[in-house]
Amino acid sequence: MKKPEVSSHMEDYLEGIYNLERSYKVARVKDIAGWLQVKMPSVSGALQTLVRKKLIKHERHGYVELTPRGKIMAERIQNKHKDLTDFFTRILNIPPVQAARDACQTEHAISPMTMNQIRKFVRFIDACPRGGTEWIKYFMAECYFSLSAEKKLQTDCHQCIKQSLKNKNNAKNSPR
Amino acid sequence: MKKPEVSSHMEDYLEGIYNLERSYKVARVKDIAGWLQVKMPSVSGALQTLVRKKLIKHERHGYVELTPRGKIMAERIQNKHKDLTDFFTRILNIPPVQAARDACQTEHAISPMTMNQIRKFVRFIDACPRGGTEWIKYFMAECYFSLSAEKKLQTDCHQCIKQSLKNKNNAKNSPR
DNA sequence: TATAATTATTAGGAATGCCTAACTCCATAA
DNA sequence: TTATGGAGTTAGGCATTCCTAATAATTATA
Repeated sequence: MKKPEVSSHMEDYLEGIYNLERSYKVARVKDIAGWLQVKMPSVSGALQTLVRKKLIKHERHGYVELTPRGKIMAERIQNKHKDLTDFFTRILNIPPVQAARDACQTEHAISPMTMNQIRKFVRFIDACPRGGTEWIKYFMAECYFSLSAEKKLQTDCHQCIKQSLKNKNNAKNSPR
Repeated sequence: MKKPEVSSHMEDYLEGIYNLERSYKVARVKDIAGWLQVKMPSVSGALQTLVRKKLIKHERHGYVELTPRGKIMAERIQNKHKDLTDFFTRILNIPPVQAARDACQTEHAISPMTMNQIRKFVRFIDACPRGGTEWIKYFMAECYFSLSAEKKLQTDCHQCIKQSLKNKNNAKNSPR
């Protein structure tokens, strides 16, 4: 069990810096503090750690810049964040604000393997004619009825499956 | 954003104590240390915190016992663990050991709302004739082919959908 | 029962990561 | 050009959570 190269807190800093660089071209201590909801001295401290790990460049009173290694790491985290948010909102139907909060926490907890399976699974649902947005709508409807433990579905499955067959035929030769 | 009543570390201790109580009737410091892979003094310290929070009963050199409140909390965490493991292994096809590791981390990171949607989603997949184990098998097959970005499915969708229609008919009046 | 082995606790310390208060640096405005 | 206000840093502290070493209590064994 090898311990991770950076802590989840440092991952948050990297991710924040990455987002600020994208939004404002440069990342400043004050903005990082605002982004992560911490005070400036906490940022100063964290930046020292990240400089030591060669993940950012930062000279006194200057801007903060991700090194190539830092950027790769930040992108990886950011991608997790994005894909988890996508899964939570589109598939699980979680409200965006909550989905973002959950993604923010979960992105540090989930292994690359499981993250990749989630990505594949979302793509599979999108691509499979038995899945798709229309199928997810049934899920949402079932949620509304608060899926009982006995797993009795409220929806008319027969109708639903025939529909998905029809969709498949219509979709022939028309890539999404 | 209210801060949680107990930290993720304390949740781990509660969960460990809960599991040991179930396996061996009682939880001892040494076994808790073994379970959580920490040294005994760390356990002693943690127990003091949990006693202070009235989540366990523990007198010097005695056994550790969950209070009713502690037990409720431990059960909630344990349920998250179980349901996440179920999702990871059965739906995402993650090997059990890795699934357990991921569940262990994720259970502290995920909100009750999202956790519940995952539970409902798994039940929906199990119950929906367009989902089910057979559908998941297709997902596994697609994983084997390493689902491409263009979302082209390898499987014969037409055949697959017809099969799910047939399954639905067979399943009529025969609850699982 | 007395000694040995095991189990548990305390003491003390290190690493993280946050904070407030006080200081320094720097850009702008008078 | 100098005074001022905002941005950034440093110093010092607190909480969490882990550790090792030393001590104490309990249980098992001879």
